[in-house]
Amino acid sequence: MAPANVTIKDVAAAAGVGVATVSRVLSGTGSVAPATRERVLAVAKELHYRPSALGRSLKTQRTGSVGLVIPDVSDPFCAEFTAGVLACARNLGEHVTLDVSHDEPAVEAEIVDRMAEQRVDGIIAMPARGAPATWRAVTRMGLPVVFAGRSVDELPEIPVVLADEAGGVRSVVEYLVGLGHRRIAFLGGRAEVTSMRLREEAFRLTLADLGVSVDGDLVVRARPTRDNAYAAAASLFMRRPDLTAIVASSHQLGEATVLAARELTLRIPADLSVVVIDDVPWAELCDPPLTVVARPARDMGYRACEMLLRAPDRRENRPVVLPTELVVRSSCAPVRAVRGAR
Amino acid sequence: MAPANVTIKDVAAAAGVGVATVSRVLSGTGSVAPATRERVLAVAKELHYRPSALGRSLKTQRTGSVGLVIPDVSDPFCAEFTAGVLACARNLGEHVTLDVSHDEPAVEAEIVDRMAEQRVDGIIAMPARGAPATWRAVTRMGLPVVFAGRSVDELPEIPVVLADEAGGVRSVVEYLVGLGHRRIAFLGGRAEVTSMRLREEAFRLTLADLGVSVDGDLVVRARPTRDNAYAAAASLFMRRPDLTAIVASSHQLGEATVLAARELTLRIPADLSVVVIDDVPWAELCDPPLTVVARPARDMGYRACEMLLRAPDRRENRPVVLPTELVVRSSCAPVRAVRGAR
DNA sequence: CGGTACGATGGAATCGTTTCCATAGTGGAC
DNA sequence: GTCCACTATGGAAACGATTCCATCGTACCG
Repeated sequence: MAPANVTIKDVAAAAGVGVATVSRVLSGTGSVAPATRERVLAVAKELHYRPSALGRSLKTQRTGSVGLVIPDVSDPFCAEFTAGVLACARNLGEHVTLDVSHDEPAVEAEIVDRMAEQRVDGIIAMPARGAPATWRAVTRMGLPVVFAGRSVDELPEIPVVLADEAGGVRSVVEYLVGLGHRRIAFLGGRAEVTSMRLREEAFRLTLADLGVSVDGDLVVRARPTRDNAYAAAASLFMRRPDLTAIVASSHQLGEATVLAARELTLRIPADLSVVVIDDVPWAELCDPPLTVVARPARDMGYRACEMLLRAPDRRENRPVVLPTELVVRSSCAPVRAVRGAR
Repeated sequence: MAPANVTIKDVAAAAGVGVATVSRVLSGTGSVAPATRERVLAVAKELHYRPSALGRSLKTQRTGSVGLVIPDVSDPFCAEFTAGVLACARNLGEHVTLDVSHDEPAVEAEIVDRMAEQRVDGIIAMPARGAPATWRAVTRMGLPVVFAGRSVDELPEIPVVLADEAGGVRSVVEYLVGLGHRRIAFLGGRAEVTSMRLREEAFRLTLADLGVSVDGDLVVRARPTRDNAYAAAASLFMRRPDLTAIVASSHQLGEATVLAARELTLRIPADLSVVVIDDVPWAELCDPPLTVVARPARDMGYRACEMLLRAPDRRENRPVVLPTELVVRSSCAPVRAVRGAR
């Protein structure tokens, strides 16, 4: 009734054949007499035989599983990215082992070590800063790795899938300037995070390109905690009531921006145009719906997985950059003459 | 420099000891002379030895991994639930293999079969309806399973972690009735989904208990697609302009409710009090912030994982029900005399 | 009719661990 | 001085698959 573990030997014995024959039948390789094949299949079903992936993997040296390391499942971008990885993995017949690093290098190292012991076929990661040693160790043992969303400067040899952060910011700034805005604030994240730095740089650069002088006072940075971001946004609004638009550099900072504006009864977009980088579901639900720069989270996951599993030999040496999209909704308006005037 | 795979034999040879000794040193069992231990450790580090979990698992018959099957990673509830599972798994030294079923029984069956082959130590699932056969097959082979968020009537023997749906709805209804509402609508989901049915039943029951007659016309059902939900909400508002409050039975339905109300320029909470079942980040960001019933997603995940791994022998036969919480924010107001009057 | 080629099959080695069991050495108790 | 108990150690047998290689018919060709 409840046979603990039925192995290939049991099947072979019950069918009166050798284990090699059973293996051939089940894996479809080699040639087997039709009658034998039927019998083996019948017996296997009868006994509820499930081949053990452990035995197989030990022999074949492939586990059919990929490791995925992200900072946080609850983050909508990470979740969507994960969905993409899962979709691709399924198509390619792999399964996914997931773990979260909370962006702590020590935790990340532990996870990656474990995955290496687990002999995953490869690892996809949004790497935390500051732990190149672990990654070096793991690639040295021949384990394929693909980074996504962030690159690590110390590890240029690891293939990476990125979003076109700079392009996204550029289109935002062009859009806002086109609406007549000149005093545009930028609420950024910590400069140590590559993508944050990229966004800020693109902001300054584009403004300069458009001949709008960059007011350093309008570029502020905040840690992505709720309180810190809120405080940064609120103090910016108090200090510079003359600003007409703001670019929030992450969805957390976007939340803070909207909340702070609401608290100070700044009307969006009448008093203040707002753009958030990263699309999240609530951006559309917000009143008014928020104009955002959307990164193709799902595609990035799919693509990263594909890069990992297909042709791990001929790696892309240059980052694969996927386009971002400026999703125009209703949080930006042309600057009003009275405010926009010098 | 780049040794493909260094095994325990290589370490043993290099250290001039037997493989058994190396195993003892690395696993910390048995007794080993301190000098030998040092030497083995040194050699192992030198060679970058990583024990293969495959070999170990094959021998010990434990993989140290748990399978997690959810309908959709992008859903905030599922994501938070997953975070709880990951947290518990890490504490207990396990890792997690994740896959998504999209609530399709066929996909679910495929995933579960695969996990069984993979010899996971146990499976946590938010089961799709209508595939008890797979679960039966898998439990029969001795694989522990814990359900979460939903129970399957046909499988009462499988332990399950639930949220107190009924209690949550009850407190909502009491709250609304306490504010003077009498014409309260209920926007529910498909009746085949257990939790949806539970919520609707609790709604009717509580109303009856409080002596408020249930207006069948105010209880509507929608599929959780965006359009369908929106249409249901909008047509309800058009048909019954006299209703003063609405309970949306899922976060998707909540979105639709808010959107439809906004479209029809119903002011929340002045014209309409709204409660949503399930807390999602944007509920707090909404204007006004939404009063919701929060399920303890993270705790549910943690608890499910704990149940799975701790004492799989003495199972809870009755569902573990975790409390829900009525989070009062600003989307409900006392009914105004002019509208509340009969 | 002999040789050959091929289809069908089973035995056995292998993958990398853990762990049981046997053995050798050693110090102490009698 | 014997013997015992105990520590330290290595050999070898699993665990459950895959796969190479050898074997055995048999049909076909010359």
